[in-house]
Amino acid sequence: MQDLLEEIGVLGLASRLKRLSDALMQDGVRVYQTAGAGFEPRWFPVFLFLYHRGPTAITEIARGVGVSHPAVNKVANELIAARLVAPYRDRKDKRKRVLALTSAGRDKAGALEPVWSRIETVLQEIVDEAGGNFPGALQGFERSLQRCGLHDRFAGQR
Amino acid sequence: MQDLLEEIGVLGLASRLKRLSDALMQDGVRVYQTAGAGFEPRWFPVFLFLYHRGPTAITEIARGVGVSHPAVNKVANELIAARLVAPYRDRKDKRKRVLALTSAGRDKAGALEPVWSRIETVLQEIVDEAGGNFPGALQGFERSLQRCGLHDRFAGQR
DNA sequence: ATTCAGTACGTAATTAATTACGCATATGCG
DNA sequence: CGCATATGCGTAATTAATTACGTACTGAAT
Repeated sequence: MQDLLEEIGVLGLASRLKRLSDALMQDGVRVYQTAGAGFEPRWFPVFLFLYHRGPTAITEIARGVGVSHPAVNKVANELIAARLVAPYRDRKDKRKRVLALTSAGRDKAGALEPVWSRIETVLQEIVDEAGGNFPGALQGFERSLQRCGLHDRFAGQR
Repeated sequence: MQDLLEEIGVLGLASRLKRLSDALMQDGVRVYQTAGAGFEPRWFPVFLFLYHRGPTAITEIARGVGVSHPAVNKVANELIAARLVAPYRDRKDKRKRVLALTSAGRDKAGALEPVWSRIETVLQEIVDEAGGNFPGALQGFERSLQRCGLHDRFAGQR
């Protein structure tokens, strides 16, 4: 039997994206487990942000990775419990809780590099096998949505 | 500042898909609200399945739409509470709880057609604006993943 | 110095999805 | 026929994310 959500065209896009992303995240958990990495896929955006951009406060990370600040706060506390990240108060603005990788965090990042590299290889393999330049198409879709979201377009606002 | 997840290439794909799908689902809630449709985006796959394929039991719907059966059960109970769907026991196999649209459910489907049509138009607009045939690329990606999932590929199994 | 608007963070409540488990019913094999 | 195994469904527990709200602090204008 053919997949209904594919059958109906673009109308099924959102549901298909949800299904796909849920499946990928679940597989991600298992990947890190079999790699013995001691790492969760949902930590990835925050962790990588700190790794690449250096110490940053909660809200700014939230803006940077595109989720709500409570979500970042939650991940942050898990990363802190895992000793990969340490928080400190900003000198200038004491409301800000700045997060930074610990040395253990940097070590973890180093240890994860080969895992990430393998994931990258595998994903690239899937992308190649699929044809149609999925990453490029995705980027276009994201940008288009960013310019004007689904709801605003639906409601007829430009 | 450039988006970090885009910057790093395919490695960020899963996180970007999650971010995108979450955003779309949230917008979907608002779209149905402003349309006054009395409908939830997460009902869509199950509801559409019943609409297109006719009466079906819980587990078979779950397989058909690609989620767990408790998830279908939950949605089913909401649809039943909304009087859009009615359950009955299969004559032959009394374990099965078969779901079917009520006449109110079919009316709702009819009332939703123009909303879905507008959503389709808007999504097509986004797809066109984006270029790169996103739906086609997505389909290829889904098929490729279906052939062999991320974890199996990572673990080196064919 | 004080007040007010805005920002940052933390927590609570809500919503959704999964896995795990248990019970009822089917099915197949000796 | 009867028992073992498999299947279908429902519920419980867990996990994650959001929105909403409260508190603390900053900085500017009086």
